[in-house]
Amino acid sequence: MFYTILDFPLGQIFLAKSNKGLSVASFIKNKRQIKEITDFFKNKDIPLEPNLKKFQEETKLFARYFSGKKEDFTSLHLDFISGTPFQRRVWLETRKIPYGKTSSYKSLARKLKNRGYRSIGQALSRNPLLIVIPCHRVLSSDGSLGGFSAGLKLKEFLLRLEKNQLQA
DNA sequence: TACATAAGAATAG
DNA sequence: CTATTCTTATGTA
Repeated sequence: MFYTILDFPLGQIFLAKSNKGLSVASFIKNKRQIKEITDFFKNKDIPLEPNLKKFQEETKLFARYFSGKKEDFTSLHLDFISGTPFQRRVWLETRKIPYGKTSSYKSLARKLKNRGYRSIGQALSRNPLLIVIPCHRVLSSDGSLGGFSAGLKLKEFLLRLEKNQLQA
């Protein structure tokens, strides 16, 4: 498993990938989070190796995304290292939300499990692939932001980024 | 409209 | 089993 750390306007992103695809794209706001993530791999007995070169494609896409250009990350292959079948279904469904559009926990729940709104939220809170899986495009049914474990500021930032794209 | 509370699905400990 | 979660629906004022 290879990893690198990417700078972006609000902080840094920890990226990890196997030879099969991207596994982690996690927002980090302090050193402690880096340790949490590396410990996670240690517990799973997965060796981590820093390697920036392995992320040429990803860094390019992220740079384009943060510069305000439309970027869906749909070309990236993913390799889930964690997550139950249910969570993966939620993540894949979330990934279908197009750039600049938003959905709600309710409508996702309708597709997967009729009244599992909260389980949807819980599954998204465990989203290992921030931005790649656009969990920030999922809002409460009344249009308010709802919650966001990585920080509402980040959610707002991402939404505004995509909104500006629509106006341009 | 605003606020408290219940309901409901899945997961982690 | 209990607590927790990026929710929603309902009741009450």
